[in-house]
Amino acid sequence: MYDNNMTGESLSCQLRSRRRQLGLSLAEIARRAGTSAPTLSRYENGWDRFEVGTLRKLADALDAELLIELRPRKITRLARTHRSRAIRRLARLFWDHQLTESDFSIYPVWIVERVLEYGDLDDLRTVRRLFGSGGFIDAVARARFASPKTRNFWDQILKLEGRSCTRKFSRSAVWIC
Amino acid sequence: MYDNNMTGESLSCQLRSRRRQLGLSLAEIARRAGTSAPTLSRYENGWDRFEVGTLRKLADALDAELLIELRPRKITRLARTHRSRAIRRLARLFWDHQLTESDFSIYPVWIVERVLEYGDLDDLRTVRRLFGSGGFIDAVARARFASPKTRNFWDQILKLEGRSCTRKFSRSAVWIC
DNA sequence: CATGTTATTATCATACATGATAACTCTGCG
DNA sequence: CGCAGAGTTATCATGTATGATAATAACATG
Repeated sequence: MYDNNMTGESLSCQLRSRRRQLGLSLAEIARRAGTSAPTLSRYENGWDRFEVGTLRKLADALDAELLIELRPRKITRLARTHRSRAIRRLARLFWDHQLTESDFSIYPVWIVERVLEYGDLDDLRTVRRLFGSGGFIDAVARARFASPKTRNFWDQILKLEGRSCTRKFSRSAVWIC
Repeated sequence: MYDNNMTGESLSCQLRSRRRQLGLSLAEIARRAGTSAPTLSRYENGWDRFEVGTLRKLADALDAELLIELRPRKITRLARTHRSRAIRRLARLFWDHQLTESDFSIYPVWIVERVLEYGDLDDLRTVRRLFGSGGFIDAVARARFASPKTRNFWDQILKLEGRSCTRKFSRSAVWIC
């Protein structure tokens, strides 16, 4: 907290720190949260198996916002050479999105799906160079295809690489909830 | 996810988006997480009462990092005039910390505790002007004092304001876990 | 068309998070 | 010193998250 950076700190630490920032007692926060001081003491002293609902109540009692995020851990490595030029070239295939470089690292399957469906041969070469041969093949194997023809085509290519498409053609490859 | 900003999105949405980014089936992620596809489907379709342990398992299975953070919501309003000059003046009292303006908003009790103990009369006037009269008195009422004398002094002042110190003198006002 | 894959919904048994309560310790104050 | 406030640890009953399982629907393929 002295670093103004609480990310990664245990929940117990966060709960205690925030309560002390407010200068309030266990009993007061417990009252606000609809729990008990002994329970809150347990939470502040190392407990880590919370229900999210409990954390929500506690956050409210502590005048704080509960943020829960799944942050992608495995970032795909991109080739270094001509990276920004390659990405600029491919950007036209994503006319409906503001494409950033991190999209390539974080969403390789999505990128490859789009390029497979709308890109030309040079686009394919470009994205293959960006992801590397193995990374590219891996993403293709997992991609959903927008037409049976595309899928069949790539299935043949993948067979030459000793593996096949794991996904089918799909009419709606919807990514949002 | 098209905005590359998943903060604030429901957990269901985050789980589904991440799985689709990876191009994997419910069954595969469920296998990795040690759960079942019907359970995972339930989680992706609006369930929101998770245990943190469950989220941890799912994050691992999705090659993602689970971040849980309590972010202070109530930010104390600071007076606008002479703000940065006032903060610069008070910075010498925080010799052991790199003080930022947001510290004043987020940790008013801590700031006031430090000023009460080490500051002079002008410092007190400065911090009172920054927080406003009510905000200042509120923080004082909640502060832990480092000596009985300080506490007694301020208890008298607070009584003139119609309230009293809610905390005692304490030898160790430790803020970290 | 039959078959396989993927996803969804419902039901149920079990483990456990939660809060209430009791007992205890520590600190500060009059 | 006695008392009050704050915090800690243990115990227990209750509600519910979780995963297993069954059934069903939708979609794609040969």
